Amino acid sequence: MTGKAPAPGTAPRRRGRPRATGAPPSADTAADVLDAAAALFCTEGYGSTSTRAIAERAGVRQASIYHHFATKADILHALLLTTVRPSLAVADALAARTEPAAVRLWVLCHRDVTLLSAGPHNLGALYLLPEVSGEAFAEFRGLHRSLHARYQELITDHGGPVGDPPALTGLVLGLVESVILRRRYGATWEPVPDLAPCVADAALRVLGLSEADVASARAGAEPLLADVATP
Amino acid sequence: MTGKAPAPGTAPRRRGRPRATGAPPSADTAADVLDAAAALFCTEGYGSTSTRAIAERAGVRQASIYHHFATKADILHALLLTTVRPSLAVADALAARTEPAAVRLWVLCHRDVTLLSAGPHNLGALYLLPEVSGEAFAEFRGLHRSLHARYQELITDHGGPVGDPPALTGLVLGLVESVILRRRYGATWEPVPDLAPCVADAALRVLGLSEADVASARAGAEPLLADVATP
DNA sequence: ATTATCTATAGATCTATAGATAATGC
DNA sequence: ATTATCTATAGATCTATAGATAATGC
Repeated sequence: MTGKAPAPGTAPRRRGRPRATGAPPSADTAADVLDAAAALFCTEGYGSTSTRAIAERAGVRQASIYHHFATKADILHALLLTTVRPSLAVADALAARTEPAAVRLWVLCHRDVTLLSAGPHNLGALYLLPEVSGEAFAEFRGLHRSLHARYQELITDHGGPVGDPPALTGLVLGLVESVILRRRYGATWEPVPDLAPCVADAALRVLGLSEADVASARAGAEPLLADVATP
Repeated sequence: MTGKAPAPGTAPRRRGRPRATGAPPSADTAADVLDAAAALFCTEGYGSTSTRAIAERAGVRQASIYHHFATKADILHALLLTTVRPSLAVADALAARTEPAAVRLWVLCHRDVTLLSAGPHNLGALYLLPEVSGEAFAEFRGLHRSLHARYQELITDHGGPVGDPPALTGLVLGLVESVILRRRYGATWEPVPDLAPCVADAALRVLGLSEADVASARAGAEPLLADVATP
């Protein structure tokens, strides 16, 4: 996904037959394909993106994709896994901590918003594709359910007075995932400088925390934030 | 979209050539096509749904679709318009009222959640399709921007102490739109009996209202709710 | 020998159009 | 005559495979 960078100037002689597309040879064609597919799946949709379009953007011929991926669905699945795994790693790290649940939830929201905002493509949008309901993506959906469960555990542990955890979990995830549509329609929606803390604050407000409690959780989260940085 | 219902038993002799599919003749084939397309676009995606699949579900031959719609994109556009127009009608009705902004925002959220939860198909999911960014759907996007602006006006008018309106508007819409994914993955997410008031409450909490203010806005919204019922 | 690409293509679509047909309306 | 459907198909795809080819590795 980081792609390219074959040390400019030097010819990075690689193993197989050279590319015919005029594109410079690449250190990692699979990464080029993933990068191209990410851009197209996010903006055009899965069913509306052809393997030919992916190949063209990646700088290879259409058939060359199949040396690296068995099917088109495998490409999307690989992308989906790269998005959910870092989130789940953060959630796991937080589950082992002893800070109050409100503090840990604040950190989880903050990091997920940061992950969704980062990178050259709006990868979170992949989760919104209807095709993800299909058979080929069951493993991803399982991991995403785990992430959902981690949110719900923190919300349950907090034990606030407002609403029941299943309902609140959906709302908190809605806040976090709002970042995806904000980014997609970035031209109309105004950019927010400190989006991640803003969303994390909002999540605690949805749980019914007072402004004082929100401020205190936020203060408590500051040191934790560095500890659960994604590797 | 309501579809079918040709008075069971009676043969509802209609104008043109009879259907060859064995399906019963319909009073409104365009509605049958929209209904079939809605189900498929929401669950399979736009690019992954063929006009043949739509026709099969609607009970007509593939080519017959084109007597009612010029292109496949026209079908999706018609569906998108039927989803955003009722929301915009509610927002317009609320803009003319004199109740406090918090009360009107509560009502707007409540009604939008109700609209998203109603009907046999998860039509809100159509808004999440990446293909909606395309040229063919510019009119819909304009209407949706208007709706977004209505939310932002109410949030600005409320003038709470927490955060700036553009950021908060995205978060409130995220809460409302969370209903779409809740409904899509309904098996995993537990159902919430009073989802609409729950989401409306949460929207006001995100704006920083105290529990007392939320309760008061909710009480003030009760009578308004009936007045802005969708026609 | 191994690897990664290529060319070429099979076979199955897919959207949209052309023109025939089977009903009702007048 | 008008309408709504049908059959048939053009022409453009699209995914995936088969097998050739051009590089490096040993």
